[in-house]
Parts: sequence; C-alpha cells; structure tokens
Amino acid sequence: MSQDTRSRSYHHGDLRAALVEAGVRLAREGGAGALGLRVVTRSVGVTPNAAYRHFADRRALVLAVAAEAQDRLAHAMRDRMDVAGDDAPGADRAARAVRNLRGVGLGYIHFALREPGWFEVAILTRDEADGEGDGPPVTVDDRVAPPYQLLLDALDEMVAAGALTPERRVNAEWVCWSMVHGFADLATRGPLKGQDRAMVDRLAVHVVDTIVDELKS
Amino acid sequence: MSQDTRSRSYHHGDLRAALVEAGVRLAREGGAGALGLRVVTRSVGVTPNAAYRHFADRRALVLAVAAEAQDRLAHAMRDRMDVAGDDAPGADRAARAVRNLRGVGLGYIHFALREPGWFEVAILTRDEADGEGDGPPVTVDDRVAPPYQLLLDALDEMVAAGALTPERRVNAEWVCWSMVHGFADLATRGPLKGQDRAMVDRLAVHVVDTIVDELKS
DNA sequence: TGTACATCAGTGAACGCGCGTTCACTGATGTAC
DNA sequence: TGTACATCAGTGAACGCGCGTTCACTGATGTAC
Repeated sequence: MSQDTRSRSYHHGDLRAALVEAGVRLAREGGAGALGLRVVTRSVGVTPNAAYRHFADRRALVLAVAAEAQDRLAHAMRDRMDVAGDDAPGADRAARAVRNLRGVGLGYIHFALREPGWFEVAILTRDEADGEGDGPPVTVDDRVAPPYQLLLDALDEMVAAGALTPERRVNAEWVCWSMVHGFADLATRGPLKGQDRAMVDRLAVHVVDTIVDELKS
Repeated sequence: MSQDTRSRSYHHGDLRAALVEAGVRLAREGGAGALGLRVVTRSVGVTPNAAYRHFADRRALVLAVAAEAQDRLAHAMRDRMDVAGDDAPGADRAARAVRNLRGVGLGYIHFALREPGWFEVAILTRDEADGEGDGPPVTVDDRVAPPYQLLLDALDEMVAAGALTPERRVNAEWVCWSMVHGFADLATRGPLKGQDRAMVDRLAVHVVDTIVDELKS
C-alpha cells in the first residue's frame, strides 16, 4: 500500500501507468501504428516530453504496451482451458490435455479475430538496434511471453498424460504455433480478413483440429 | 516491338517500369517501409511528382511492387517443383504430387528467409479505404496471387494422382497455407528471426513434412 | 520535306502535416531541521 | 509545528526531419498539313 501510495502521489498520479493504459486503448483500434509518442501523451492530456520521465524513448513505451497485450492474449487463451487439477485418472487426464491444447490454439486465434489491434501489438518484436539473435527467443523486455509458456505447458501436460509421445513432443511447439499463428495472420491481415465470420470460425476449428489430431495420433 | 518502342520512347524511357524496379530494389533491403514515394522517385533520379504521371498515388505504386514480389515468390516456389508431365504411372504420379506440395511449402518458406523484404511486400494487402471484404480473396490489383494458385494446383494434382482423398482436399489450402505462412512469419519477424539458419531450415522441413504427411495419410 | 502546333512527361517550388527528441524552465511535492 | 530547501514530474517552445500531394510551368516529342 505504501508503495502504491508512493507511486500515485506525484502530479499526475502514476503517469507511467496512464500512458500504458492509453496506449492499450489506442492500439485496440489502430494497432501498432497508433502508438505514436505524441498521440499517446496527447490522449492522456500531457505534454509529449512528459513521457520521457517514464520511458527512455518511444520504443520503450511501445514495448510496455506490447507486454500488456501479451498478457491479455494469454488471459484469453487460459479462459479456453480446463483448469482442473492434474490428478484425474489416465483417460480423463489425457482427454483434458488434448482439450487444453485445442483451447490454447483456438484462444489464440479468436483473440486475434476479436482484437486484431491488440494482437498486432502482442506479436511485435523489438526488432531494431539490439544486436543479433542473442538471448532466448520469444521475449519482450526479457521475459518469456506468457502465451508461449501456455503452449509449452499444454504440450508437456499432453506428454505427462500419455496423449503425446516424447518423440512427437520434440519441436511440437513450432508446429502448433506455426499453424495457429499462420491462420491468425491470414484471418487478420491476409486474404481471410473481412470474410464471413462464421466461415472463418469454422475454418479455425478445422485447422486447429487438424494439427491436434496429427499430434495425438 | 512497336509497343515496346512506344512505351520506351518518352523522356525517361518507361519511367513506370523504372519506378517499380527501384521499388523492388529498395524493398529488398527495407521491406514495405522503404517504399516511400519520395524515396523511390529519388532513387530513380526524378522529381517526386513525376510518379503521378504513372500512378494514382503512393498506394498504387506499392501495389505494383507487391505484384512483382508475388511473382518472384511464385517463381521461387515453382523452382522447387517437379514439372514433368502428368502422364506418369499411378504410384510415380502420386509420389511426385506429394513432392510438389512439399516443394510449394518449402519454396514459400525459403523465399521468406532468403528475401524477407520482398516477402513482406508480397503478402501486403490493399488494406485501407476500399470497403469491406467484397471481391475474391487473395488478390492484388484484381488477380489471383500466383503463389496461391500454385498451392491450389498442387493440391488438386494430389487428388488427381490419388494421393489425397476428395474429402480431405476440402479446405486443405487453408491448412497448408496457415502452417507454412505461420512458420515463415515466425522465422521472419518473430522469435525464430536471427536464430541459427541450419536449425531454422531443419525446423522448416519438420513443419512442412508434418502437414504433408497429415494430409496424405 | 519543312514548318506550326498540340500533347503530355517531367520540373521546381511550395503546402501543411505529424513525427521523435532536446532545451531550459516552473512549480508542486516530500524531507530535514 | 513551522520554515527552508532539494527533488523531480510535468511545461512550453523549438529543433530538424521526411512525408504525400498540389500548383503552375517548361520543353522535348510526335503529328498534321
């Protein structure tokens, strides 16, 4: 509480959080392109340079918004999962593990369809300047992206539940992610954009089921 | 020839083609972001407004470059295919059809890895302003994208060769495209960007084989 | 064949815009005595 | 408890930039007689 009070007690009252929140709001409609430093500060009612008290530069602000978007993506995915304990008997546990992998994939895709702006920001990489591919992948501000972690957990649980052999587990995360991410991109920016929603949903189920069936067979 | 002469006989000598060519050259290094109207005209040594003699606006120029990039992508894919006639005996024809589908996928991915700038431009959509999802998908300037056509042909040939049942043919293009496109995006803009090339190549083969095996089984 | 004319590809200068970032500052807050 | 002071979050004005697009024009080309 004292820390909360402390961080909220300056002029604006936690401008940093307000800027990230505004960025999230703007990205929802306009995607990554809406995250101009001037636009975001303006929408909070503050001078552009005020942002420099809390972020090194525009890129740092964008990365903070990206982390928030990733959290929301992970939340949407988790909502599709069956979160009961791990102590069910064999067959049930295996079936649940399969359902959960399905949920991970469909959650990813439906989040992309429902919130394309947030999705675009969530999959941003830091891109420029910071050297080559050093450090672990799938990170923004040095953490493992929560959506990726959910996928890994779902696959590991399938192995533990006996629904996936250890051999087929190898690289399965890239197979799953490629499939699901590719569909999300086609539906969000590509040729499926704007197509009839019910048809796209049916396709999404087909695509996810195809890869889940392939893995568990 | 007279038409060639005619279109080359003005002041610059087919400035339109020169602008597209310059766009292709610039996009190779800088992707879609490098296709500013001023940058492109400057690189040809011409005034910015000269472009307006040949393109309605910047967007039209970008779409022309995108069409060219799509052609190059299709070319790279076709190079991976076995283009012998369709009159081979059953087993051979089926095996070749499977090889060709593999080639389509690996060609797509390797083009993305080798020429990420062109790839980014090739998958651009016209995006803004032009209404909702009317008209057929997968088009730029009102043509079916050649890479997409190659995929359709490869799948149809698999059916004709008996390597794919008609039931599994349904929506197979979206399954294949999602997988391959997703991998290309992860490898090009996502977490696999900058990772060891040999490892990425091995993953690409694994991913493509997974989906090809799934279809033909 | 030679001149007069119409066409229209490309010029030169300017428009208004929004961007990220830097500078010297002001004035509210929290702290020390 | 009250005053003096240091901190530092946010201000206001300006920087230089490159962008897409518009305007009135020039001058080389191709054509008609």
